Amino acid sequence: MRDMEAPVKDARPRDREATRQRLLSAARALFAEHGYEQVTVRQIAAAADANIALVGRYFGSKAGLFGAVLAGEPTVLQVIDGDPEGLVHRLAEYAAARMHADPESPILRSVERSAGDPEIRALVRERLHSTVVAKLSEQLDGPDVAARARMATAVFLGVGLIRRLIGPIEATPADVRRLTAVFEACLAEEPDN
Amino acid sequence: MRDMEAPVKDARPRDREATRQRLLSAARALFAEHGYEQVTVRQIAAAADANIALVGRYFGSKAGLFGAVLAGEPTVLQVIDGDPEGLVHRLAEYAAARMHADPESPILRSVERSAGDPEIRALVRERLHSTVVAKLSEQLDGPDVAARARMATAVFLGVGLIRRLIGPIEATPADVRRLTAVFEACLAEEPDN
DNA sequence: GGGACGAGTATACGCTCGTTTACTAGCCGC
DNA sequence: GCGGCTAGTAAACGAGCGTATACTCGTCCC
Repeated sequence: MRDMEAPVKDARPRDREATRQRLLSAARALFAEHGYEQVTVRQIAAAADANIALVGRYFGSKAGLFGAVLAGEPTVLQVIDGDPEGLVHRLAEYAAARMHADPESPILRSVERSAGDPEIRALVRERLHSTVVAKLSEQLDGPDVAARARMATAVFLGVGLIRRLIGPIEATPADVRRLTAVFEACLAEEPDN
Repeated sequence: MRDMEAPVKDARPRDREATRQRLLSAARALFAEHGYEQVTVRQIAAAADANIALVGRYFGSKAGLFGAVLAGEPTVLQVIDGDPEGLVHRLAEYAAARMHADPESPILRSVERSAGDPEIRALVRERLHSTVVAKLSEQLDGPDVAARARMATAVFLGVGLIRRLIGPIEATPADVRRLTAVFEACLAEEPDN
């Protein structure tokens, strides 16, 4: 009973694609939670149990990795698609969920935190527009479609931001009703007041 | 006509308080525009035309300087005080102004950008609560006062964030009307839907 | 007028960052 | 079985950061 095949640290098969995916998903989680600038490539590599240099090799740079994360996201929020009838309610439910903890939407999360580098900002802006604002606009009729979609998006961002700042908030049924009214006001063709 | 009293670089009188104020106002402008982490003490010192070491001497540290900036702000947003009747409209006007460019409110601006350091986050959170959420709550009646104030604050944050991301937006009269409706929905005692 | 206090300065320290380079070692075709 | 391609590694680089130290020099009191 010697140490034949007793590798305490089990060797992982050398698999380029698998390693790439580990880095990608580690980066997705960390960027989503903390934002671009707050996450270091060393953290990402450690979380992915990979070597630092592989970030450079597989994605060119930290910014490249971030771009790959954004590009790999599902292109549409599930909540936006579907019948326009229940849209505002779905939006409200989703925003309420965001008050407590972020559902899986790294794009929105990234926006709240990633700001400094202009290159990164451009990436995020493009992505936010194409996946949220544009998709939301498609569901709307009437004038000022872009402005209305943008305002609803702003509410999403604000809710996420305040949660991140003051901590998780338990969304009550009254909160959901209020959010529904808020999104209705955001998306209304002509505000009534 | 020799170089008697011809100092090309005019000497500034040595004035501790004046220098402190220059640093403070330079820091206020830079933090507000770019957020805490994106601004270096070297930038602040350069903008204030002062030496780097003076930041440490007068404020202890970069975080101390940031705290001084927050503390030096007028404690209440003008828009919140006043008759509760026109509150939502004043909020809407203010938010609309934020869509185009930030009015003087470093607190809100800081929130959008300053996230990483827990110490800084605590500072911002405390300040945001005492100057915005709490003050707004005072103007409200009925249940869920804090939740309603928080939601209105979230809209502020979101509007500022999206402006910072996609650039200045010209707020139309329709935007103002929409924002008024949004704030009404945020602050309503019981949402009607 | 001379000395001391303090505003302002120059510079360096220690650290962390993203990135790069030179190397090691596993696998596959021959 | 072995040479070469390549996934993976270790270490270092240069830059930038916040901060600390040792200094210069203007100003004011005696």
